[in-house]
Amino acid sequence: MKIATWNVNSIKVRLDHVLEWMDRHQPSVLCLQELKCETARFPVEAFLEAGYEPLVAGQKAYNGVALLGRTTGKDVTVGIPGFEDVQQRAIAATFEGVRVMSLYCPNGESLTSEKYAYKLKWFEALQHYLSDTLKTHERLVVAGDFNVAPEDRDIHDPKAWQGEVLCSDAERAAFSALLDLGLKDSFRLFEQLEAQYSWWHYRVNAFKRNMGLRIDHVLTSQAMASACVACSIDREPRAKERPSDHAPVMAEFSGLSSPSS
DNA sequence: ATGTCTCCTAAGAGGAGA
Repeated sequence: MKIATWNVNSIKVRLDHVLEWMDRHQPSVLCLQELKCETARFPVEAFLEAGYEPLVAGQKAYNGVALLGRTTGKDVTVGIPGFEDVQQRAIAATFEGVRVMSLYCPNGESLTSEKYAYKLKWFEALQHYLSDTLKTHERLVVAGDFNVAPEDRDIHDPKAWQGEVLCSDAERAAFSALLDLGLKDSFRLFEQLEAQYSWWHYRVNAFKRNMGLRIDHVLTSQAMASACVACSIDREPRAKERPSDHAPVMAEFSGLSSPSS
């Protein structure tokens, strides 16, 4: 079973990239973020033709998340239960006995912004949600754009970024609190090359100079971490013409017994 | 390096968000 995440920065603009990537890599589930597309306008047919069933929580212009499954996702949950939010940032469903979540965590803008306060509140609500989810789902995969670079090695220039949004102490503590629930950062389960990032600014030739941050993650419950055999970031789509500013991240799982009932 | 990309409103650029 392969579970991937990709912030596509507009599904309309990136549809061809996404279809091509899915054809090549055959994920069991692809979690998408930043659809920038109303649910009713999501290109459902194109994915059905490609053999994937879309579950979509979209809105006009901003945000928006989706799950694209080879199989039908069950028990769909949109948003964070109990957390009122007009911004579409979370969707979850169960595929082949595995609970999969696609998250677009708030960016925060800057440490003094109201959006930053919202980001921290959102993470607090997420922590409670994941805590509850783990009680009922031993097999959980939480994938998405977390907008947090967890450690200095996840930043091309840690000194330049120190204390900035995406890597401030409070944001890292919020991310760390998710790991404290028992979730694992699947990328770090394996030996990786240095300077591996999932996002590069569109400006200043950031991708070519590998001036990036690792802010897109696949978190796994203990049971899924035990079955995880690989996790990698695919830089290839970021090198294409008219790319998303993010690269897809994919984790592979093996040896999972078939789900009970 | 107020740089780039995508969206919106609204009828031509400019602002929001990242």
